[in-house]
Amino acid sequence: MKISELAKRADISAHTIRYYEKLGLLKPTQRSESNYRIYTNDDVVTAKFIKRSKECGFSLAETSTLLAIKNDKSQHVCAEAKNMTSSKIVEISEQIAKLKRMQSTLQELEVLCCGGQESAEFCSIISNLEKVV
Amino acid sequence: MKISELAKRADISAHTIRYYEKLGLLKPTQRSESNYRIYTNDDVVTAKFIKRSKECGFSLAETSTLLAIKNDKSQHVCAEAKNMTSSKIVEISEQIAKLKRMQSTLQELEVLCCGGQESAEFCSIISNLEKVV
DNA sequence: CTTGACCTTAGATGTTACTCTAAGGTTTAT
DNA sequence: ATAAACCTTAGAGTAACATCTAAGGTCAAG
Repeated sequence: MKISELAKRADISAHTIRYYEKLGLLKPTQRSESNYRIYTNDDVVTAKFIKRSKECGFSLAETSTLLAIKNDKSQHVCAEAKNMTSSKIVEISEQIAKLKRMQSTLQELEVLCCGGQESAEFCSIISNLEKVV
Repeated sequence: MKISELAKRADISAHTIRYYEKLGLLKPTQRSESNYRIYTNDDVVTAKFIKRSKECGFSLAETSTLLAIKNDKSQHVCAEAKNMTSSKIVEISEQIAKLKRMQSTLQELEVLCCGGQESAEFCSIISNLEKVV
């Protein structure tokens, strides 16, 4: 199949597929006489693998590492995949914690402010951000 | 005070302060004879305002809008600040929801995998990412 | 009076993940 | 046969937020 067919099947744009190729994540099995990229069903699996990896929060660099495991399983061990997964869980937990801190600060600010058409002269959101800590 | 003093007091690098100036967020009140940036205590307040705004999750562009309110309060109303705050809370809630989805997917993958020195041939993390959906 | 710390500028670089453009060649359907 | 749809490439642009570099000027202390 050509690139647009792969794009449709994996739900990734053709542009992005070429970009992934440039990064070495997804090389077409062969080229047609007219130099078009020709993909196989295996490439569809790989493309979806990349997509799911991204949906789990892995960067493209990390996805590249996971692909290396996938593409040569006998040369890798479970610990590699599990360690990456565990680290990512920790990383995501930290991000969630940070966002929750932001959220609660914002909620404190939100309830203080009347939100009306009054001049911002005494707006508690602004004055709280101004406050010298 | 000069830039390094402001940097220390606001806990922002001198580089970043110059960058903020380029974006129009924080202009020094005046320049010394030798063209050094001279800051006042008000500039320290503004620098800290920017820092706190960022800690609440506002981008520099949004921070710029908040600064415009702060710097000319009589021309603005509470609703502006409150709307920005409410939108940001929604935005952050969505980010948290997304991260939680990632987290639970990762946790499902993590418990399935033995994590040992076994070959990745049957690694359930890899095979789950490979699975055609 | 000189050394080291501090200051200046424009502009390049880095990160992540695309997204788009220009200029052109190929294929397919009517 | 010709128009529409598809393909190719290198490289530029975007977003967000810095961070660094080079090449040089200024200032305070010993």
